[in-house]
Amino acid sequence: MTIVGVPAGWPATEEEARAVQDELRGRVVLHEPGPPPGTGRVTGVDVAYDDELDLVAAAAVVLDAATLDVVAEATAVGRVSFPYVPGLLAFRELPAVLAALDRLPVPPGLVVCDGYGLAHPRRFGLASHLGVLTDLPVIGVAKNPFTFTHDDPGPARGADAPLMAGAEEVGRALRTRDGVKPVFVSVGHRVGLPGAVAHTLALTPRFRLPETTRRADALCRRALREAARRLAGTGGQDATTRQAPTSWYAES
DNA sequence: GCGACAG
DNA sequence: ATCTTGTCGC
Repeated sequence: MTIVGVPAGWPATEEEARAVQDELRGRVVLHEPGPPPGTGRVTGVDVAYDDELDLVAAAAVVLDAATLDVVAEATAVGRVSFPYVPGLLAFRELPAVLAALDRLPVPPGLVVCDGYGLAHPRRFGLASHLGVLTDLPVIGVAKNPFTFTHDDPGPARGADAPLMAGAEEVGRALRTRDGVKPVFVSVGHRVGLPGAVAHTLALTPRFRLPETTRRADALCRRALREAARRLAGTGGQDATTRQAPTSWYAES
């Protein structure tokens, strides 16, 4: 088993991490229409943790956007690279996510993150950060409103309400199932807010959360279980480590 | 200053 | 995120 290392130059302190966000923020593309929903491929990414073993497992699951059938999937297991700090989630999740994306046998198309993009204290959440590093179209779909506020959307699937940071709209609270708690959609990179909402609805024909997120969540949990089991079985003695790649999708 | 806070 | 049994419903 390979355990992915932390990329060279990855921030080690909160101070450095915030500086990275301030520097990369300007590269986000906010207003492209993005790919039409229901066409091409859509990839979900998610991460699971075992703090005891200091393990993080990421999964990337590629779906056919029209049928939502699984086309390809990949996982990566690594060491935890950053503590959980609200506003700095990307530094904890991205190394493993990038390694999983790097292992996919096909281009991912649109990427759906479990978390926020523009809706972020410095307007540079996980989904935007992933987009800037890969230049892929990315959206964020979160399960909680974080620090943001919103009016209650109507009760029907498809109803939405602006997600507000003070007087600024940073996303939408979107009802994906009748009478069920909304999800929280925000722009990541190269897909505008209307497109992000449309993609989220296309990915939720049956459940509250996007199929992409559900598939990636199940897969990263399984990858974490298997990694933990293998480490226990070998006393952790045969684990190899390597440097994570540093130029993922630099050319696409 | 204190609490809250995506995952 | 994760800790955790049964239970109600399609």
